[in-house]
Amino acid sequence: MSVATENFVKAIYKSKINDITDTKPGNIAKLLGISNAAATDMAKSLATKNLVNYQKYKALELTDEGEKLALKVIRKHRLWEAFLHKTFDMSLHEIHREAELLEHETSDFLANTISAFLGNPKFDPHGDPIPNQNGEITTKDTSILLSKTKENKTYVIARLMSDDKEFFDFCAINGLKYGNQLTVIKQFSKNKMTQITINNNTILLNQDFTKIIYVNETN
Amino acid sequence: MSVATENFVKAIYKSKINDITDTKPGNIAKLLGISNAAATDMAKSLATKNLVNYQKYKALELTDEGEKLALKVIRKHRLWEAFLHKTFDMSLHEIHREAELLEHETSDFLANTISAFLGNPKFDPHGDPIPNQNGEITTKDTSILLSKTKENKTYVIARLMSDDKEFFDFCAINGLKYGNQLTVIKQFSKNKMTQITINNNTILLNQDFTKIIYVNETN
DNA sequence: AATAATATTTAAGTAACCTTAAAAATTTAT
DNA sequence: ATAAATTTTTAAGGTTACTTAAATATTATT
Repeated sequence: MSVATENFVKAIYKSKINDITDTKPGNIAKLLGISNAAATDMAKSLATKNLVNYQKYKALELTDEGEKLALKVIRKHRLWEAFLHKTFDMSLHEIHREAELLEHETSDFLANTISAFLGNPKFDPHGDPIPNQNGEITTKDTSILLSKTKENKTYVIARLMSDDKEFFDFCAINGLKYGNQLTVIKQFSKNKMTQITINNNTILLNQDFTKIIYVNETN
Repeated sequence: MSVATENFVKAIYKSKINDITDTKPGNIAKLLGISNAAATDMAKSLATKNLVNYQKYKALELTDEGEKLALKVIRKHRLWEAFLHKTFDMSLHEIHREAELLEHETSDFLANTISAFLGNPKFDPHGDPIPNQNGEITTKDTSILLSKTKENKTYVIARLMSDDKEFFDFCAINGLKYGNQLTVIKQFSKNKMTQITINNNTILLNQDFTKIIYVNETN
C-alpha cells in the first residue's frame, strides 16, 4: 500500500483510539495536512479497496481490513521507536520523527527481525502497545490519566502520549519515563493541576501534561 | 528528492562505476525496469533540476550536484547494509534488499548515528566503500578481479559485486567473505576458470564468479 | 553508401495524490 | 423553525511518474 494510504488509515485509527468520534473527512484532513477535498477523494478511493466504510456526510470508519493495515504500520512504527531508543539512545521526539518515515519501507521480515532482537517487547518507549505480526494488540490497557489519580498514592508511568519535543525534553529532565514510579501528592481540582513527587523532586503539572500522561496503580 | 529521482541518479552513477559508458536513456531504463520514453522524460526533468546533463541522443551524465545526490543515497544504502549485517546477522542478499527500501527514508541524522554506532566504517559487507556525509569517497581502490590474479599468490577478498542470492549463498558456504584470505592455485586461461584454496578447501571458479570477486594483494 | 535494425524522442494518455473554487448538505445559533 | 455558519462534496485542474504507439534519429550491416 502507498504511503498516502497507510497514513490515511493510521489517522482514522488514531482518532478512534483517542476517542475522537468525529472522523469525518475534514478532521482526518487536518491531521494529515491535506485539503478536505483530498480527504473525501481518498476516502472514496479507499472504500473501493475495502479499507474504509464511506457514506456521504458520515464519519469515516475502517473496515476490519483497514484496521489491520493501520495496526501493521503502527507495529513497524513502534518497533522502530523501541529499537532506535534502545540501540542509539535517541530521544522520544527523535525516534518518533524517524519511525514516521521508516515505517512505510519496512518489510515484515525486517520488522520481525527487529522484534526478535529486542526480545519481542509488548510496549514501545512511549508506553504504547506494539501489535503482533497479525495486527493484533493482545495486551489490555488498564492505565488512567494522571489527572484522574488519587492523592497520596504511588503509580507507574504507563504512556506518554505526545509528539512534542518540548514535552519530551521536560520528561527527560524530570525522570518522567515509561516504567518509572511517581507519587501523587495533591489534586488541585479548581486549577486543574496535579502535584507529584518523582526522583525526590516535587513537580506541579498542569492539564496540558496530566491529560497526556497515563499511569497504572502499583500493586 | 523523490524515490524515482534518487534511483535514477543512482543508476547513472553505478553505470559509470561499472565502466558502462553507454548511459543513454535506454540502458538506464533497463536497469530501473521502466520504458525508454519514461527514462527520456526523467532525464529532461532532472536536467531542469541541474542533476543531469541532457543532450538529445547522447549518453546521460550526472552534474556534480547529481553525483553528490547519488553518493549520499549510496552512503545510506551501504550504512544500512553494514548495520543489518552486523547487528542482525542478515545475509548479503537480504541486506541489499532491505537497504534498497530504507535508503530513501533515512535522515542525515540517522545515517550519521548508524555510522558512529559502527565506528564510522569505510567499507560495507560487500567491500564497497561508504561515502562520507558530504558524498565523497576518500578511500582509494587498489583491488583487482580474481580473474586477473597470479598463480601461487595469496590475496584478501576486497569486494563481492553482486545482488544475486545464489552467489551469496555460495560465498557463505565456502567462506568467501570480505576480508578473508585465499590463495590462487591455477589460472586455466583457455577455459577461463580459476582454482583457489580458501579455508583449506580447493574450489574451481568459472568466469561468472571471477569477474565479480575483487581481491587485494597481501603485503 | 544505402538499407536495415535499433534506439531515442515525441505525442497522447493514465493513475495517484494533491490543489482551489463553487455547489450542496449539515450543523449551529438565534 | 429559520437563517447563518460551517463542513462536505463535486468539479476542474496541476504534477509526478509512468504507459504504448508513432515519428525520427542513430547505429550496424552488407
